[in-house]
Parts: sequence; structure tokens; C-alpha cells
Amino acid sequence: MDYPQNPKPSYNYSYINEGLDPWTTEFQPSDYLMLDDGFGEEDSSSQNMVSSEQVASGSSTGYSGATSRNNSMQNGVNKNKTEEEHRVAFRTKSDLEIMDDGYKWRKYGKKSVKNSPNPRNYYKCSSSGCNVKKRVERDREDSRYVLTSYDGVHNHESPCMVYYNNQMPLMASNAWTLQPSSLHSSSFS
DNA sequence: CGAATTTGACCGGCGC
DNA sequence: GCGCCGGTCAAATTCG
Repeated sequence: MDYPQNPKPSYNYSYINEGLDPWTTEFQPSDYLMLDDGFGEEDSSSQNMVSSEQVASGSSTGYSGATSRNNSMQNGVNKNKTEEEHRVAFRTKSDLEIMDDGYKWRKYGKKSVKNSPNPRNYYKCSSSGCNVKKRVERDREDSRYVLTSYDGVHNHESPCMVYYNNQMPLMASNAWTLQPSSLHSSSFS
């Protein structure tokens, strides 16, 4: 698949000249942040975020067979979950869905969702022991938008993280953490 | 030659 | 109980 993807983590490709700054304006986090159970029926999107919480069960390589997926497959009743499910979903205006956010992702699946002509790609953080997953698909309504969903919290820093004199860690201009706390303050530049 | 992607198969939940 | 549907696996293939 030859794709004119951007060679490096830099968003230099030509944007649709909307006369708007692409990243500070078009980036709308938590556009449809449907957490919780699938109670709220969104008018535009009827897909329900899967309520499967994956516990970071120790052995990363200990994956054995497809049957022993997760013995802790509890029901929706959250009795004693130690791991909260961190989900962040947002929508970005981009013509490319290959967005480098500072982490290395390994694609592990592609599926076409019903009611949408666009397939959905599944990525996983390539760092060992980091079970953060990522889901990328195009908006079924506006194919100009890309719906990205992050699942989990990284247990390591971004490879693009830069340190200035052992001071407070600063992020590179083209990288941002997925921590929900730092999601609000968009310190891009 | 090793690593990452591709892609169909498979698995498990949920609705009927 | 069966079939739909979304998520993941893993063998094969491609890529660097």
C-alpha cells in the first residue's frame, strides 16, 4: 500500500486551507466522549464503546492461546477493579489517519464497522508491558475527520519527551501525553 | 534477515 | 440457541 504518508513526525503536509490554524482550532477533544455504560444514545453515533476493561495482568508475553483471554472477565459490575479504564476519544480533521502522536504503535487489526464504509484500524503501543490501545477510523459522516480513541494509560514516557536541564519534562512540539489531566491544557508550542 | 504490517479467521458478548 | 457484530490473533507477506 503506497501511501504518501508524512515521512517524519511532523505535520507539514498541506492542510485544507480553511484559513484556520489546523491544530489549535480543529482539534476538538472529547467531542463525543461517551464513557460509562452505553446509556446515552448519541444522535450521530450509535456505536457503543466496548465496556471491556483489560487489566494489565502481569505477564505480557504470557499470552497463551485465544481461550485464556482474560480470566477476570467480570460483568459490567465493577466490584473491585484496580485499573480504571481510561478512554479518550476525539476527532481530528486530517486527510491522513497516520498520525504520529509521539508513541510507537503497532497495528494489529483492521475491521470494517457496520453502517460505515470506512474500516477501523486497531493499534497497540509497541512498548513492552504497555497495553495502551488505539482505535482509528474515519468519521462515517464526514470523511474529512478522523476519529481516534485511546484506551489506557502509558506506563512509560513518550520517546519524544524532552528534558531541559532536569527540569520539568516538556513535551516536544508534536507530542502530547494521553493523560487526561494534560489533555485540557494544550501546550503545543 | 529481522521486524512490522496485512488480512482472514476466530472468539466472545449481546440481541433476538 | 443462533447469528450478528466488534475486537484480537497469528500466519503469511512485505518492508527496511
